Amino acid sequence: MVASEERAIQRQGATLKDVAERAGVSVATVSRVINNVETVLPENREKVLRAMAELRYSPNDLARSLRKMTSFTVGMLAPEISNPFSNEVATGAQRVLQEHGYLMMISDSQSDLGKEEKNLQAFVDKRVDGLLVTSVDNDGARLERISRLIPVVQIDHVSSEKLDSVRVDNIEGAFHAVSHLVTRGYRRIATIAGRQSQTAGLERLEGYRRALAFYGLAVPEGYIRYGDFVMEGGYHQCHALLREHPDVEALFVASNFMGIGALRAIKELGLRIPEDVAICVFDDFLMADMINPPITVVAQPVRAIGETAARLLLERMQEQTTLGARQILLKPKLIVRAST
Amino acid sequence: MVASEERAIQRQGATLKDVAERAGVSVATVSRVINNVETVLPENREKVLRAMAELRYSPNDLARSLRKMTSFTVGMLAPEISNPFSNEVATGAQRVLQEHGYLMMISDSQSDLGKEEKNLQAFVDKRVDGLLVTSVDNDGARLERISRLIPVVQIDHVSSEKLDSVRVDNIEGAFHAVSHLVTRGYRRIATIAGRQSQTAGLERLEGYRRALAFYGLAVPEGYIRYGDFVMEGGYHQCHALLREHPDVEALFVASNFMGIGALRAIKELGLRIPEDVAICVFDDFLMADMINPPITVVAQPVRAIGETAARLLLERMQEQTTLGARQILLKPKLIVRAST
DNA sequence: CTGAAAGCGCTTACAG
DNA sequence: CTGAAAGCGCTTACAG
Repeated sequence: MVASEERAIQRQGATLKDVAERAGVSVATVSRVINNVETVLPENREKVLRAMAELRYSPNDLARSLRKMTSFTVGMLAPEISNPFSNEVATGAQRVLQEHGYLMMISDSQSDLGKEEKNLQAFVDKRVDGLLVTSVDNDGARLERISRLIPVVQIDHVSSEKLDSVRVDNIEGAFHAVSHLVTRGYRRIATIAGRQSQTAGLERLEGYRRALAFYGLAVPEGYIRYGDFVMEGGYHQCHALLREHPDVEALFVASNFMGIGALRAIKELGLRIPEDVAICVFDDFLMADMINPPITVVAQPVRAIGETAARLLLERMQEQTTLGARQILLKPKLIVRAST
Repeated sequence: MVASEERAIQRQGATLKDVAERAGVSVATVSRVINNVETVLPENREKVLRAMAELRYSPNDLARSLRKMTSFTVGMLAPEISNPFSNEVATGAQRVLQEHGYLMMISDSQSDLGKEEKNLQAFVDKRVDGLLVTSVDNDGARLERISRLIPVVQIDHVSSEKLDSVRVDNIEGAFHAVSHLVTRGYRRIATIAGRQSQTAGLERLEGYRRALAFYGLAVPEGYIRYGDFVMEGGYHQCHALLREHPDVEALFVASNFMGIGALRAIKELGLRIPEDVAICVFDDFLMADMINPPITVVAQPVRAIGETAARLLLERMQEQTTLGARQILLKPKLIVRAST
C-alpha cells in the first residue's frame, strides 16, 4: 500500500478510486462490480473483489444517494419513542422495510409541534425516500406539502384526509367495549377520554357515545372526563369522577396509560373491581393480565399497523400505485378479563 | 418562475442553483447565506432569503455531508428497540444529541449477530459521525475496527475494553439487592440469572455470588438458574426452581422481563409473596409498584445512561478528548417495596 | 466489456 | 464582498 493510499484510507476509509487503483481497473468498473452489473469480466470482478476486501472498502452512501437521487432510507416520526405503541409500530414497520433494503430512521417530537416541524424538515433535508408519521398537528397543510416531494403515510392520527393513513378502527373498538359493559349489566357507564385534538381521542369518545345511544342509555353531565392520554390525567380524572359520581358502575378508559392512572385512583379510593366499579381500557398493556383483577382491554393490532403502513409506503416509493389516499382501518380485539 | 425552474423543483425540490438564479447572485453567495458566513451584503442576504422562502428551498444534506465529510448523524443500534431499557436510553441520548444538532438514527439487531453486522455496516455506509451500540457480540474486533473510522460508545454490554462504555454498576446493584434480602432475614436465596454472554448477565450473577460469600451463605447446587433474559425463561426457570427446591426463601431475578415471568410462575404455584417466597428484581418496571404486592427492585438510571453515552460520544466526535477508553459505571438504586 | 467524462448538489479556498 | 472553479465519492450514458 503506498503512502497516499494509506493516508486517505485512514481518514475516511477507502474510496472507489483507491479500490480501482489497487485492482488496476477504472472506477467505472469497480462501480459496476458493486452494483452487480453483469458485463464485468469474471477476472476483473475477482480483482476488484479482492481489492475491496483488502482495503475493507465500504461504499459511501452519501455519494451514492446523491447520484442516484434515492437514499433507501425511511424516516419515522412519533410523539414519544418510549411509548409502547409507537415502539411496536416501529418494530413492525422496520421488519417490512428492512426486507426491502430500506433503513429506518426514528425520531420523536415529544408531542411538540415545533419539534415535529424541525425533525420532519431534518428528514426532508436528508432526502429520505418516505415518511411514516404520527403527527400531533391537526392541520394537514405541512404534511401535504412534504408529500409533494416525498411519500407520506400517516399512522394513528390523521392530519390530512388527502394522504394515506393507517390506524385501528377506534370507533368500533370503543363501541364494542361499551357494548360489552352493557351486556354485562352495567348501565351507569362513564368514560375517561383522550386528547380531543387527536384522531384516537376523538373517535374513541365517538364510539362510546354511539354505543350508549344505541342502547338508549343517557350520558349524564360529568360522565365524560378528559384525561389527555397521560397517566396523571387518568389518575386525577378518575379520582374526581368517582368522588363526584359515586353512582358510576363502569368505566371506559380511552388509553392504557390513562387506564393505569385510573387503576391507581380506584385503589386509593378503596373500591373493588368490578364489584364497586368495572373498568375496560383501550389498548392492551404488559401486566394487564397479571394484576389483580386482570383488566379487560381493547387490543390494537400494533405490529400489523406498522407493517401495513410500511407496505403502503413501499408502494408509493416504488410507484406501484397511483391510487388516491387510502385510509386503512384495522380491526381491534376485545379481550375480556375479570375487571368487567 | 420559468418552466425549467419549475420542473426541477417538482422533481426534488429547489436546488441552490435555483435559488441563486432567482435571487440574481452566485451559488457561492447562497451557500454563504445558508452557512451564516458574515461577509454577505445585507441586501444580497435579503434577496437570497426571499428566494429561498419563495422556492421553499430545503438544503440537500446528502450533498452537504458529502462535501463537509460529516453528516451530523449518529447511529444507535440496540438488540430490541421495543425493550423499555433501550427505549429510555435512546430517549436520553436523543435529547442530548438533538441539543447539539445531531440527528439520531435507530435500528435493532433482534439480538442476531448477522443483523447486527448488517445494520452496523449500513450506518458506516451512511457515514454517521458516531455510533451508540448495545452489541450482542462478545468479540470486540468488529467494533474496534469500526471505531478506527467512527467513534463508538458501547452501552450496557462491553464487547471491547478498548472502547468507551456506559452501564449501570451491575455488581453493586446485585450485591445490594442480595444484601437487602439477607438483612431481611432470608437465608436460602436463589437467583434467576441472565444470559451469560452479556455483561449484565455475567456481572449480576457475580454480584449475587459475592454477596452470599460475604455473608458466608452457601449456594446450593441448583440455586442458580439461567433464564436468558426473556419472560419465558423467567417463567420456566422459576417454576422448575421452586418445584425442585421448595425450601427456597427468596429470589433474586436478574431482569424485569424474567421477573414478570417469575411472578407468573409464583402465582400459578399458589405461593404467597413474600411469606412463601420473597422476590427482588433487577430493573424497575411499569406497574411494579401497582401489582399485589408491589415488587422490590434495583432501578437503573436509564435516562442517565443514554445521556452519558451521548456526551462521551460528542466528546469523541468533536475531538474534545484524546483519553483512552472510559468505562463509566452509573449507580443503581434499590427500591424496597412489599415483596421482600 | 471497459474507460473517460459529465454530473448529482453542495462548500470553500482562491482571485479579484 | 463576490464569483468561477475545483472537488467531495459516487453512477451512468457514451464511445470505443
